[in-house]
Amino acid sequence: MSSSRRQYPFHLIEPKWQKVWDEGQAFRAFNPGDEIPPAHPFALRHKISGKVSAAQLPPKFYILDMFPYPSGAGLHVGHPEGYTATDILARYKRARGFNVLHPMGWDAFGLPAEQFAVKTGQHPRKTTEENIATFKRQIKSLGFSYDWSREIATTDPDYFKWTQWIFLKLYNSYFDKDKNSARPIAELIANRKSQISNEPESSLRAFIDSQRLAFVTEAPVWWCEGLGTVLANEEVVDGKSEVGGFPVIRKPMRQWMLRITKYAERLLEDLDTIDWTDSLKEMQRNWIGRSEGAEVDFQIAGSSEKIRVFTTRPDTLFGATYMVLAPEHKLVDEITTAEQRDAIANYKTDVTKKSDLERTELAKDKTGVFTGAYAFNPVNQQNIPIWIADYVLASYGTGAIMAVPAHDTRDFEFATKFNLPIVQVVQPSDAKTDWRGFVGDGVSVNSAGPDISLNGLPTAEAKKKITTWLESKGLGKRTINYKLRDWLFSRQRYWGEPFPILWKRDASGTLYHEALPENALPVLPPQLTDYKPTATGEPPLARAKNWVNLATGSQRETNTMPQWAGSCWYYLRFLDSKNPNAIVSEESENYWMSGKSAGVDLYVGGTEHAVLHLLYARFWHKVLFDLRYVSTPEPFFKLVNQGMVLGEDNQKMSKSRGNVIPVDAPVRDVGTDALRLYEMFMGPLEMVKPWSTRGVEGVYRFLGRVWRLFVDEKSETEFEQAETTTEPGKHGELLNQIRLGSAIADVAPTAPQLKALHACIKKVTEDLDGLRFNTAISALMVFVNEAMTWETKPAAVIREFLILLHPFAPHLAEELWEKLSAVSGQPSANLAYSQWPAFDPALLVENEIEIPVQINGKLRDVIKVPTDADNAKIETAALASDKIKPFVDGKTIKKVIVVPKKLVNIVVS
RNA sequence: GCGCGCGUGGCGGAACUGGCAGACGCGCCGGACUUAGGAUCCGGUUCCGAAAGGAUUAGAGGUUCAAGUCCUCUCGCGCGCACCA
Repeated sequence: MSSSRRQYPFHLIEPKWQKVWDEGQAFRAFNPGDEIPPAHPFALRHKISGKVSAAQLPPKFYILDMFPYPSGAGLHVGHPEGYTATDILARYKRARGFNVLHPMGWDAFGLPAEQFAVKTGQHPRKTTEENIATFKRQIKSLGFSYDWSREIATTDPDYFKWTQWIFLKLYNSYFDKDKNSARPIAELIANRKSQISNEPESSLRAFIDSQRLAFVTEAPVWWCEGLGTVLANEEVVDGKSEVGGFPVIRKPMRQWMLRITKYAERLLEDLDTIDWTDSLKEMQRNWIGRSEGAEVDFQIAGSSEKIRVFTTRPDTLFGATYMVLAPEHKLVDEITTAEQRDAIANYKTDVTKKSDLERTELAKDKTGVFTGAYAFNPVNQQNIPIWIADYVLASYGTGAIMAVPAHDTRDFEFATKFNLPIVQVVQPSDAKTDWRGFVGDGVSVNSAGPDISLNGLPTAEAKKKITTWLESKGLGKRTINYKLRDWLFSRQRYWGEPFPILWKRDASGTLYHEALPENALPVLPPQLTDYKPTATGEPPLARAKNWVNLATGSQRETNTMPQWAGSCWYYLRFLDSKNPNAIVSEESENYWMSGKSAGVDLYVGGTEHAVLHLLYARFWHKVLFDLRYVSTPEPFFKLVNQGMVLGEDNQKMSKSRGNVIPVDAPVRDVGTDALRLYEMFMGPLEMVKPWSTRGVEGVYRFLGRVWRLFVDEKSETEFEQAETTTEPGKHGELLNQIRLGSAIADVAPTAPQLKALHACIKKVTEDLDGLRFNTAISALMVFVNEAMTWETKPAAVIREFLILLHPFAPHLAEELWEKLSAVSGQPSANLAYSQWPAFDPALLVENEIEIPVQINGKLRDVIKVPTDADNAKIETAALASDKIKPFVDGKTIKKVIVVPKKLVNIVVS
């Protein structure tokens, strides 16, 4: 293709306009208090300049892409899909008069750069900087209207200073249950001191640390040998690391955690206040995993201990025929009888040897061992055996269950295998349904004890009654459980943010942690020559002895933060990215985050971040909201997931399949405007869709037709001669030699011409508001197809068309706009800040409309009637039609349905 | 297994609240201009049929004057969760 003749001189046009935008900082977004240069197109459009207040600025629109991790491979054609959508919208919103914030930056901490450093000894910063340069060059070649003055990288000390700052806020805050909000830890300390006088320092510290939103715990964590680090729950998929696919094992280690579980309810509830897709909200809901039920205590026979279980079906308590503890449950050893001791010990060893993968893969085949102990069912004092089994998880609920084999699939399987009794306590409403293994709602049966009976009650009522009874007897209580776990926040890596934490020993020699003051930020990582994790699991930072050991005798924390830390809050830094004194100024935060749609107005990115990034970011945002650093409870008002772009073979693009299409190829062959247009023309933004080189050529031809709509065919030869010219200075000169076509004239448009234009305005405007880019482009094509047939092209009409085109194909539109302005007498104001045209419904009104006529729902004719014809006239005209008559003659007309101005259906028998 | 979403020409996809199914583009067929064209322009293109006409939105049933759109079941595909009591 590159050898064939160009449709139009995009190779001259695109560099020319990118240079103009860059040099004029055309897309700089202005904050309240910024100095707006009088010559800036934004100043001209809004007739403001100099230092302006928030009130003087037009309404804001914050449109954000999920910023990329700059990998060494560069961009393929899948990357710019979301970026193109947001750019089109950013340009559209500018034309609609908004002050648009459209920034870009780099999520630059991450494993690949570190792994490269381990292999070669090259500092990850160098790799990262090179990759950023590649990504930036490619993204810039696509002509997106980003405000590059706000560019950030999470690896920049001026940036991660504030990531560390947020960590300090988490460390120095606790969750106040009564206020349902984070509060400064200082309040808690003062409160505690007033309640308990002369509490020993270590005891006070232990209490406070148990309340901090960032805390240290020695807990079983996912250790990944292959990566030499621990991972968060969210980063472990099917017992393997999400990155690299290495096996993962449970291992107790000292780790930093964030108390996200305190926010479970708010993270769930506030989903109702934001405009995200249902599927995305559902994913978050599932991840948070709220379930209502009850905790019930079972007395252990011959012991003072009780076993507490969580159940969502307290109504089935009478059907509990045995109990199961997780193998890790703390009471297991205590209750196991002498005869069972060996069997239990062997089973526990087997379980710890199993990886999580094996534990889930073998899910179908239940295993377990009897402890020899019994407990009393609190409703009827029946003696039931206590087992251990790995189908009960230590990490959920209380780590113990009451087993109701008749009405729980897993308990049923287990009871069947080990011959445990199965007692029906729920009767399905449909008599044909077998009660064995029936898990739905029904009516309680066989559920009468000495003090309580549930018999005859529907499931919901039975639940209420038994829970109230348990509470009144002190045997249990209503409880809500969440699947969400606290967030494991430390990693044993080099290339991440160091913690602003010191470790010290008190007089008794006990180790404790202490935060560095804010003025010690940023804490920079030390210089290293060896980036490998140490064999003991100690992080690579531990190698830097001089960095770790301070003169005061204290030692630095050597873990680093996970990659999510930097991406958790970057949307806030974009508001005020160069502010050295605050994470964001109050004034800027208020201006950009407030309004009808609070927070980011539109956030576009891949579905791979449906739970991790989006849940973590919402959590941090809520903490910052509680502490009054931000003014909205949610960060992202509207969120759209773009669908993946597949290779031409309909497979996911990957190096190994060899189906990756780098962006550079289409940019070279057909230009950026054609690439942008095709990215959007492929289909709906949210949909997964395959790339097609043929399809790119189709939209490229369309842009060629747009060019020829404005420029005489003859002129083509001139840009052909310019093929070899690469000198940027010459581009404008060569383009200036190309003249507008002679058919373009400053004449009054005809009615059909205005109609074509206004139909296009209407469709493109509505489709952009609804993010339906593909159909908006087809409307532009329809207009051009028609305009090509006009002998005279009124300048006023095609001028407005260029405004409609410019968000999609900005370079071509700017070039034609400039040429047109020279002859049409219209001022040559920057197209990027032109006024979006309004469509006039009056111009779309027809004298005659076409009405389809159906007989018994089948189309038989299409008649023309005057637009103002009433239903009676339309009916008469329909029945008078020559094509209709044969169908009605000799038949009885039972009914005639006339849909006003739409359709006639004649029902005959 | 559970939850969510989706099935429309040879292909990507249109069809807002039920109201002319197949917009727009690709591909294909024919024509014009041309030394030539894989450039451009014009015409055609859901299927069967010479035509009249008939069939058609994964399949089966239902509601309705009217169903791609609403309801029920079945099949297929995609995504998410996955022993969460």
